[in-house]
Amino acid sequence: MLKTQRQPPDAELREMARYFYALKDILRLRILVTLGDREMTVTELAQELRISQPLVSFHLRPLRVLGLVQVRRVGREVFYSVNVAEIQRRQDEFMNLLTRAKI
Amino acid sequence: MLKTQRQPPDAELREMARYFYALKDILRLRILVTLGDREMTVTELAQELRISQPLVSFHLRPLRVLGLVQVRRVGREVFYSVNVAEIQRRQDEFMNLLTRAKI
DNA sequence: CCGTTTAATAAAAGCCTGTTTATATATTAG
DNA sequence: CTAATATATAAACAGGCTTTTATTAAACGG
Repeated sequence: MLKTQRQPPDAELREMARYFYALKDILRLRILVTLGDREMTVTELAQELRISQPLVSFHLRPLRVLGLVQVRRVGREVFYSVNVAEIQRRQDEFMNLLTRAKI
Repeated sequence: MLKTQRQPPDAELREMARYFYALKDILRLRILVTLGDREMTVTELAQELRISQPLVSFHLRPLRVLGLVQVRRVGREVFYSVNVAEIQRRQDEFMNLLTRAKI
């Protein structure tokens, strides 16, 4: 019998699709790269990227929900920064899925 | 003066967004994982995943265009397999973008 | 309190995408 | 050459998403 790879459960693939979905947009990548420089508030991000504040909030949401960015509230300002560790973790998880040892 | 990160050119981010866009779908991830097991034809993939042949072809296209899967034609059958090296390369490229050394 | 600032959410509009169904293209068998 | 098989592409439909505009919520300053 041929060795066959265990198929990952649907939930795992769905979660991974959500991760890639959160990164599929060039605006989101710009946000991440900009935040890779330094922690910034929503308004600062909007100015730097020349887009409206609601649009920044709209794109920050999935990044925040998935834990790809970290949030720190100070007064009425909200500082965002990249969560490199969490991103690295998900990247590793993906590569493991593709190269998983055969059973 | 504060150290500031060089902003990657738009083309680079657009290409990276295309990469994530190609992976944002659970069906595409299922295709990749299934192909991670062994080389398969389009028809085999359709049967294994219980979806129509045109839908498989539709999802294979962006993966093929970006070089995430490899193609080998034999007669009228087309065998697809995962290009792990290319995927790894893009993953590394992304992490470099996020953690690029400050200037 | 009251006005101002910061960020998130809601509503509306226009656009794009995934899926199905149908068709075209290429290769093989007879 | 004709029929059959394998794959890719086209057309059409349905549903969802991004963006803008407007509003709400929360926190601060006077």
